Amino acid sequence: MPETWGDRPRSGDGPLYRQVREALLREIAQGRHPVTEPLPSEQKLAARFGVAQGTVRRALDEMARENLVIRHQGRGTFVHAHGPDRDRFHFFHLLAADGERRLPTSRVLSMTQRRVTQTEALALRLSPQARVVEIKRVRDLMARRAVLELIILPDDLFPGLGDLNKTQLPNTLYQLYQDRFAVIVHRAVEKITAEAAGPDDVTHLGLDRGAPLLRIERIAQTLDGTPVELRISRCDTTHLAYFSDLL
Amino acid sequence: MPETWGDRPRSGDGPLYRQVREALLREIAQGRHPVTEPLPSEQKLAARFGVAQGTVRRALDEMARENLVIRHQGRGTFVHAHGPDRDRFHFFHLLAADGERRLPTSRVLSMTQRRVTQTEALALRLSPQARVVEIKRVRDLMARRAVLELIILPDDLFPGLGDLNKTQLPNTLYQLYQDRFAVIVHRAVEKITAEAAGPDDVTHLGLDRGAPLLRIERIAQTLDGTPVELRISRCDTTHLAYFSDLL
DNA sequence: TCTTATAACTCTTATAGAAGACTTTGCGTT
DNA sequence: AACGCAAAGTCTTCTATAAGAGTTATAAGA
Repeated sequence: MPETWGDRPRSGDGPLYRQVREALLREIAQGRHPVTEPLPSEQKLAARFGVAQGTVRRALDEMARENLVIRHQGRGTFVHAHGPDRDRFHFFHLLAADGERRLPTSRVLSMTQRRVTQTEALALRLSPQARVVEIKRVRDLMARRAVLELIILPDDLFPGLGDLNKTQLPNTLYQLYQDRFAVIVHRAVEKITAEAAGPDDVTHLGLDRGAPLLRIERIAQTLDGTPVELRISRCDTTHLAYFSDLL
Repeated sequence: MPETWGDRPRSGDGPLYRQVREALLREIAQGRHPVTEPLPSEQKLAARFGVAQGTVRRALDEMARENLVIRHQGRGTFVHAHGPDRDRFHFFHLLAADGERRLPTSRVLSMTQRRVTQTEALALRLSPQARVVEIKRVRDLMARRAVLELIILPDDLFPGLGDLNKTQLPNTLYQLYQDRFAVIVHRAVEKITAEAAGPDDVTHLGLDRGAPLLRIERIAQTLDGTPVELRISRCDTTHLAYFSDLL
């Protein structure tokens, strides 16, 4: 290991392609590079960073594998956003009993604004005084009441969301987050347990009191790790299942 | 697109690096390339397949990302096997309530040999006459009875397993599969539902009758997609949770 | 509407040096 | 002679660069 090296202006350390990756990551996280238009071409980026095109290519390929960007031959490289092209099942892991993947429909029960609870503040890394929007909705799968969802969103990240009419909420929320609030959900961590049905589950899901249900606690994050949504789903698993692929 | 080309003996189509990948995949699946010694070097493989080293490299890199092989600079590329180096949590997604990842201990209750049931035969793609080994065990997490496991294994894939003493079974079964039967589990698909505790759960997990529990139905496969294990875990989630990372 | 040009990504090959891991060699000591 | 140790050498993967042919999508022009 040499003591001194003047061979390259290495601002950081590690492989070059990784430095390029981090630089691009920062830019994307800062909201530059709108989802509607492509990133600069590999050539331009290479020139900008002072590296070879292959190095930029490697960084972009790696980011494409991580679903950070999506590459279209002939068109360009784009920040991978939620939209018609996005795999909708990436963040939806509930499978109908017949094994088919079907997207659910939603009906919003209520949408309110209030202060965070202690556990919510912890999960979303908010101050105890922060305000949140709480959305409660029922989701149907195959014309059957299946999931009771409670969604908690930090008010400061989604300004004006609480003023929306509850009928205006689309089925796929992540696209709304992106299009109206420039919040791109990139990752989600889920914690799954079994619980007994309470009064709410009885009324909204038609379950018997004490019946077993699946509780999914999800924390969704942007690509820089900021938690932006806490979602607690309570699922009747008599006709569906949560699936997970370990590969 | 040229009509004729004698330039290369392309057996299949698609990118070269992918053809190389498939060829290597076949070789590994066929049990050549023992896990103890490295694959041929990139140079040798390149010569063997008649492609450039970079092409082999791309194939191997892709396989490394998929956990098919593991690469050590200076040593070589190895078939990624279960062992001390393997991430043990890759196939174990139960998290203690404190958020820490801990491996469980196991106590085997019974090990029997019998004919498959219809559902088992379907899941494991066996003939209705096939014989299986059934292992039932309790797993403790943090000195607390947590999981009741039922493991179904095709007898023909694991010859002589049924004759083993039940005290001889190690805690990490996948390593046993690999070392004694040359079966490498590469992927697993899990289907998770909530259920009410039955008599077995009451006796072995100490749950109350009808208490909610998490049911995890796992089918483990080798890298060529052959299902080799059906495992049904019933978990008391009062002190633990199943976690899933969607990224 | 059809064709053509261009810009972008894709695939393959090639080369060269850096870095890690193992083996061999050589030397000195016991 | 046997042992220990360090240096040298070799093999392998890793990083970076470069160049050319191929594919795909968009835009301009006939």
